[in-house]
Amino acid sequence: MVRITKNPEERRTEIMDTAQVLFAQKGFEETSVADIVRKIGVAQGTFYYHFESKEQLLNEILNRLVDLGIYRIEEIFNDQQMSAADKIVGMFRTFFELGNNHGSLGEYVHQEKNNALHQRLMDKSLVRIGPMVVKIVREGVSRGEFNTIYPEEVTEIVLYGVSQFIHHHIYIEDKSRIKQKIQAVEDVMERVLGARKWSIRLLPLEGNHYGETI
Amino acid sequence: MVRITKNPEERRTEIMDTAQVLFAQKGFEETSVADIVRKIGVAQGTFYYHFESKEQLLNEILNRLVDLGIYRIEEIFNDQQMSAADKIVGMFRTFFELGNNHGSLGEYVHQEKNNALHQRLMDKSLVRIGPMVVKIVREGVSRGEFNTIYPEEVTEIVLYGVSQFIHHHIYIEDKSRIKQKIQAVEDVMERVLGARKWSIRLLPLEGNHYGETI
Amino acid sequence: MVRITKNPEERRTEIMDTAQVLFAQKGFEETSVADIVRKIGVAQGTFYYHFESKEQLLNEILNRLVDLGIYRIEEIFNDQQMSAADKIVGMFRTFFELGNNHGSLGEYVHQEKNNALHQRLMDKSLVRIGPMVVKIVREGVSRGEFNTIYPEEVTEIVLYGVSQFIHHHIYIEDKSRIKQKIQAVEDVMERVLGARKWSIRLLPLEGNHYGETI
Amino acid sequence: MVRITKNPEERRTEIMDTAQVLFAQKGFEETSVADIVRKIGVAQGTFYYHFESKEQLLNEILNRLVDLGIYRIEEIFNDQQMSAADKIVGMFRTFFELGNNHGSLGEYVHQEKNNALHQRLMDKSLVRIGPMVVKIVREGVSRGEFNTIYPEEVTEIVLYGVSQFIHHHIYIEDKSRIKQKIQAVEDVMERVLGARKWSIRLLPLEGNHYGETI
DNA sequence: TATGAATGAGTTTTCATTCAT
DNA sequence: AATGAATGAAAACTCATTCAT
Repeated sequence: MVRITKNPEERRTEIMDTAQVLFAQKGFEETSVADIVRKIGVAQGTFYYHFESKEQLLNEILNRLVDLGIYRIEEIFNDQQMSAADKIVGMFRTFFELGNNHGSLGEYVHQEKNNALHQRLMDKSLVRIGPMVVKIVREGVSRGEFNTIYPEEVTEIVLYGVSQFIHHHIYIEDKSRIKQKIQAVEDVMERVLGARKWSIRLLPLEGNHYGETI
Repeated sequence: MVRITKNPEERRTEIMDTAQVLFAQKGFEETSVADIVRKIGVAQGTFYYHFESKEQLLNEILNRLVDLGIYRIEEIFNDQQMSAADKIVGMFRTFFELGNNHGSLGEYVHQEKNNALHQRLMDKSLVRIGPMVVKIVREGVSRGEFNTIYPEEVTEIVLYGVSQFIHHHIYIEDKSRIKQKIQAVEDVMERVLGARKWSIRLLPLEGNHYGETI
Repeated sequence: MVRITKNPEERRTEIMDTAQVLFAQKGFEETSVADIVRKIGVAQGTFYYHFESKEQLLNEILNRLVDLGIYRIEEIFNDQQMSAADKIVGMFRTFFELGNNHGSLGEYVHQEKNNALHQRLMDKSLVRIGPMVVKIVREGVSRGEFNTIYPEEVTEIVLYGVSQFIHHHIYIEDKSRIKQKIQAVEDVMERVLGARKWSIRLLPLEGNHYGETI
Repeated sequence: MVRITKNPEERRTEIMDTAQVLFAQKGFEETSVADIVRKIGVAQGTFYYHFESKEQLLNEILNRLVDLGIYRIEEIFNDQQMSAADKIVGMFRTFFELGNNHGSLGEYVHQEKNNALHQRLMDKSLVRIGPMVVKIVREGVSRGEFNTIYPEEVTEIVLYGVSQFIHHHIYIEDKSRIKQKIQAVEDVMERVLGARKWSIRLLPLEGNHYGETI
């Protein structure tokens, strides 16, 4: 085979991108290292030159995804103009999208196969994003925008609940019912945070800000 | 090897019990059929005499678990005396316990490995238990006990969110903080359902009604 | 299960009949002892009470089939009225039918799967039927009906060749071409045996004298 | 274990050669992939790196064998000098040898086990070689060398019959009787094709042109 | 005679990982 | 940096046969 040398960073990225797509399509266990390298057109050994193991590759992919989300959330977090409610909504949106954007992959995605990955991604996200959301909630409480004495717990419950909820419905449901679901999500958030009726809308959620993700 | 014959019912139960423990300890993928039969002391073939596949075994275990929960939930469901709030709380408790009781296994449980199983169990439960909870919510709404226009959505979100929340905290947390978490859960439920302050308590949640479960 | 006791002969026959059908449908290797007993509705152990092994069962089935053919061939053999040519034709017919009558099974038969069985049956048949055919050939030669100096060899070659030929064509071919094939077979036999043009016809070959056979 | 790397072509050939010998000795079903790799001294995985399955390996071996025969038959087929009778005899020889050369393996060969393989090989051969033989027969007929109105049928019957005949006798028979058998085969062919007495001889047939084959 | 649960050796196949080049 | 042949330890599953009842 022709031997194409790339700089490590580039090769690593190529492998991660390819693997991410395959993991999303077929699931992690069901994707073999051979699948990944075959699709790229490099040798099996090349993979192990760049990554310690398939497991570590997954971790890096997951972290990269979380970082991407974090980046956007930090922007929101640091925005001085936004109300707490605005921020919360923005963060939630980012969080959902992180776990639910399959973009053009949508059709192949095997719900079953991906539950585990979705789960892992959510867990990782929670650890890093959760605290930021909690901070906003606290901020909102102190500003009188929100009203809750369980900011951490509430954040976590809603983050999980909503994320799962969306994960389960976003592709199955006919579009007409999606609106109602999103309104329900808003309603839940408002009530749980003790916010006034929001003017901000979660809609539309269809945009894909991450490219093909898990 | 000495050949010990049991009636199928008994042997199947033995295999299911043993497997359930192993799945909880090491995870499903990580437990081989060989592990299961070795622990029982029967031949590999015995397993396949009683179960079609490892996958089917898992399904049966999961169904058994769900059935166990269903049974208790039906009791609540059919109770004429309880208020909607009482019923909801009772159902939630059962639902949590279903997914979170590891009893004496608690210490070995490999959180990571079990996420997938927990997930599957929750999904199965939702399908069967969810509709009952929704009915109660609707009943509560019509009685004026609750106030929500999204009974289905709210039920699902909270069921997932709370279940995950508990799954993640019940063993890690020091006991002193558990109380606060449960209160938070109650608070979330009240608000989301639009209920008045409940007098019913979720506490205590520690009891194990199912034996060693996933 | 209800325990139905039959006299051994009857039970053996039942097992052989059932197995014969299954072997014809799915092939020998592909039919498990479990398949056989399931179809009859007896226990696994019952099989081994009556037969030493699956292999031995096959042998008995094959022998039974050959015996059936032998019986008919002996009639021909001992017929004082028939010419050698008549006898040969009659014997060939019996031999073909032995290996090629699947009767109503025709449609399921997996050519591939059954080659091995057909082969074995032919071999067994040759050993027992071959010598009788050879005798007739010799008789024909001495009577001046036939003309060959290789009666044994010729018998064997033609028996094999024709049997295979028919095995390969009898179900695939459209009926219109079968006539030509049979005429070709006759032609081959006449020439090889050095017979005059026969007045006897192999046609029709479709009759099934054995029931469902291999 | 010491790791010896070979180029795929070489390794594949090594595996095919080894498997061919084992299949011939013990039969296909009775030879496990483990047997093959053990004999070569490579890992189980090496086998599956080079072949998709044991079944596919057999196919490749069979095809290789047929190709070998085809190659020689094409030479004959395209020879402008030879008479039709010469060609037929040459082709038959090749065809026999293809199916019957076990070379030095002769002694181990388990007749029983190999019937199925021989069968498969013959079938494959017939499909590819048969048509060439038929063409020659037709050519012979139009040249007035042969005389038959069933060129296809006759070819097939004789090809099968003779091949089986030889398969069954070549190793069992004492050499002294082989000559007679071959003369019988010639006689059958002459008669069936309606040829004049041939001057060409099938003898000698003992030469092994293929090495150890099935 | 019959039952049917149990046996256990054996099979093919997969795949993450290694390593000589 | 890259190659790709080789590794080898699993794994799930099959099935003819056995045997206590």
